[in-house]
Amino acid sequence: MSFENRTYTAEVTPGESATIAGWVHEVRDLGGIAFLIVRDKTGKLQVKIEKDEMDEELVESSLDVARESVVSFTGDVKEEPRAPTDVELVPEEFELVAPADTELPLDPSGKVDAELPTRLDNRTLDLRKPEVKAIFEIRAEVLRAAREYFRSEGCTEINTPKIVATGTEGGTELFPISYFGEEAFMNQSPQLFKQLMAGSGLERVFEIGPIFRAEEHNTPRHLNEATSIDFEGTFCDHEDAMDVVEGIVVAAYEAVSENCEEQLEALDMADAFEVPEGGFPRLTYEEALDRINATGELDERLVYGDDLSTEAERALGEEIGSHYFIMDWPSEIKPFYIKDYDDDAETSTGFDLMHPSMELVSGGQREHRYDPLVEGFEQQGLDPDEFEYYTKMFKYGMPPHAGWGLGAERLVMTMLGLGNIREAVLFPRDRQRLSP
RNA sequence: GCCCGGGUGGUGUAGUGGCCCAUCAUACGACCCUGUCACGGUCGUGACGCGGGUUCAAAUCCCGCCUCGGGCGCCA
Repeated sequence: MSFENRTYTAEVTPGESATIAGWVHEVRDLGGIAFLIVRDKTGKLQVKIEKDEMDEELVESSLDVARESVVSFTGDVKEEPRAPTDVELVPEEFELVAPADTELPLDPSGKVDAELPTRLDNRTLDLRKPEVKAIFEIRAEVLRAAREYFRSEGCTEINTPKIVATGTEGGTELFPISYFGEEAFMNQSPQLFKQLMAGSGLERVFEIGPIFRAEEHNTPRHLNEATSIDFEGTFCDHEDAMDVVEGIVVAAYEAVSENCEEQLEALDMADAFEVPEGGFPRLTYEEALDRINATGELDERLVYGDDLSTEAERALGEEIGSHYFIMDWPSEIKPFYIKDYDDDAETSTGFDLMHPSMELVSGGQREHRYDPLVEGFEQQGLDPDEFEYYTKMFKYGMPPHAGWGLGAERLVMTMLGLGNIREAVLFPRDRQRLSP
């Protein structure tokens, strides 16, 4: 068995001999003639089996394969207007490379739908459907575009620990683990580490990596293990950080629009796909409240100091209809490590980037002054000593800096209009699912 | 964490007390078919999550368990 000369189905040349290898998508046996559709990464190719004119053993063995078996055919590629792709392969050799059971746990040909849990239990088969494969090819393109944009912004990619001794800000639930008998946790955010690295000589850093949240939520937009796209930059204020995230989001959409035509086609959204224009509206928290109240969608008017409920976010998203920022939040509803305005201690530099349907990003300018930072820990009821590894670096020249974290799955989900965030992760971790 | 709704052949479904030894599609098996492209045709195999209860009678009603999905809170 050798696949050195294997040709992808999309790359066969009429008039030449070729060896193709892939999965049996379907067998259509019409009696004297049969068609076998072979699928690979690039597409599908029809193999013609003429029973009277071909080697009996080849006919028999090739028509005996079950769907989704892996096969290889060698033969002449012929131009044929009656074939689905205008070419077909007339085989001389056949090999059953890896057989498949006849009963499949889901149908990759898409004739019968499967529910999400069934699909997630059988992801390998699920990704044989072009529209599912397309999601992950697009996800890869989004991450590639993000990396490229960060580099064009002079950022260095870093990797920080996911096993940590303490949480980031205390609030969210962490997954406890045992670290050689010592209590440890899965990190909920690279927040503290990326700040430490911005304050090193690297200055502008980014990280794309997993974050872990032990919240027992059960919604189509939450995961217990997610991928966070994080940025932190020195001598930046929150508005500079907003510029960067806006650039990333637009760059990701542009890259998908330019390089994933086939995938968008598979998702049936080639025509509907729109690259958002930059210059996302930047609403202050108070403007946001006013606009939400003006919609009349909520039973109760929001007042200053209220956090935005899911319902409120949706009403505002519908009203605005595009990505938008909410900034100038009341300090009390933003984390303590986000800096307040120097001339207004009641207002935080924290911001959120919203897609009309949900929150995508949260960020802000960080508190870089040692004393207010340590006070912040104390006010949160956290022991500053536990975070000494972090706070002490603020004693050795920590420049002003700002940054944000962007949920990669939410970016992909909102970009493609997926109904469930689990669609944007190969092997999602949620309240009910730990395997596969 | 609080609340709501589901679990029927491999897959997706119909069925809300007797019409159900359970519908349809697809898959699977057998046979027929020389241009299919969701190929077609004939026949066939295959299922009520688990345990208890109510009833003359339970897929259907009740209780418990298991399991899945969703809404809110919180967040990326």
